[in-house]
Amino acid sequence: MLKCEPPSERVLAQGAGQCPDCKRINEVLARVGDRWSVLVIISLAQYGTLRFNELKRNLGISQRMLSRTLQELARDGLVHRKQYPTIPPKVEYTLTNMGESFREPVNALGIWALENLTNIDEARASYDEVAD
Amino acid sequence: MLKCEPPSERVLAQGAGQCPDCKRINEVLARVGDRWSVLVIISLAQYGTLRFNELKRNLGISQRMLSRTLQELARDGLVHRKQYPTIPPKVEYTLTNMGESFREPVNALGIWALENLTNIDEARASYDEVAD
DNA sequence: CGGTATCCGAACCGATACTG
DNA sequence: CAGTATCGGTTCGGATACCG
Repeated sequence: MLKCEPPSERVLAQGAGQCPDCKRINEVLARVGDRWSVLVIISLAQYGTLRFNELKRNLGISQRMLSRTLQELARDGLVHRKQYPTIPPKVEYTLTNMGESFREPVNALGIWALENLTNIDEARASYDEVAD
Repeated sequence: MLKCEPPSERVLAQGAGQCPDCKRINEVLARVGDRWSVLVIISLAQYGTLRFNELKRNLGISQRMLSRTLQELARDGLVHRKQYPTIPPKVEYTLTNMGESFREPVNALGIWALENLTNIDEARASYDEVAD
């Protein structure tokens, strides 16, 4: 079970100012927690291998953001990039083992998201209605 | 299982430009997918009830961001806000039923994050080393 | 095809000061 | 105690143009 406890005196003295677990979770989410990363991983988890423009078409992401996202994911060891030195160039992306292991928690999150989108919309509508 | 498929001709014709599931997942992640929301939910899941400054201390979040995050979570129906009209004021936050249901996927994500932080750091170091 | 480079407005987010 | 208001630096992210 995750813990989210107040920082110890010692940690506070170092100026950290947050619970150790939260700090670490925060670090990881800062790396792989953004929306595009999650969607890229979902796509690769489903198809196994995809080329740059296939991902671009599927996700509706801009070229710049896809390029940046894939670079980050490759650097973090979640995605493998295979380049064929042909003309025109061909680059294939797949999940690494760590990327595969990320698939399950991400899938759980995605399924929850799909199941609760309408609930959230309803809660919003009701909240905003009261605010009138 | 989540699907991430190219948009249909019809969807493309409407200018959507991304797969329906991804679009919806994106919408939900835009609401509850940011780091502070996740950490607030982890905290409340552990403690049940927390006051504003308790959350602030635990998470190392700024006052402004905590205020905004809690407002959003309350509006989206994930967090319940109970205010006592005393002086000084006292406000308690708890998870709603939907917030509780979010706990499991979030917990899976948090555990993965803790387990893989060092892996990611190593992958980064090795990636950056090659780039020299 | 698979990028990179540049621009630019929008959003994020912490720091600080102030309020009931 | 539990916020709100304002400021300013950083990042996000699309649009466009160009390259090998």
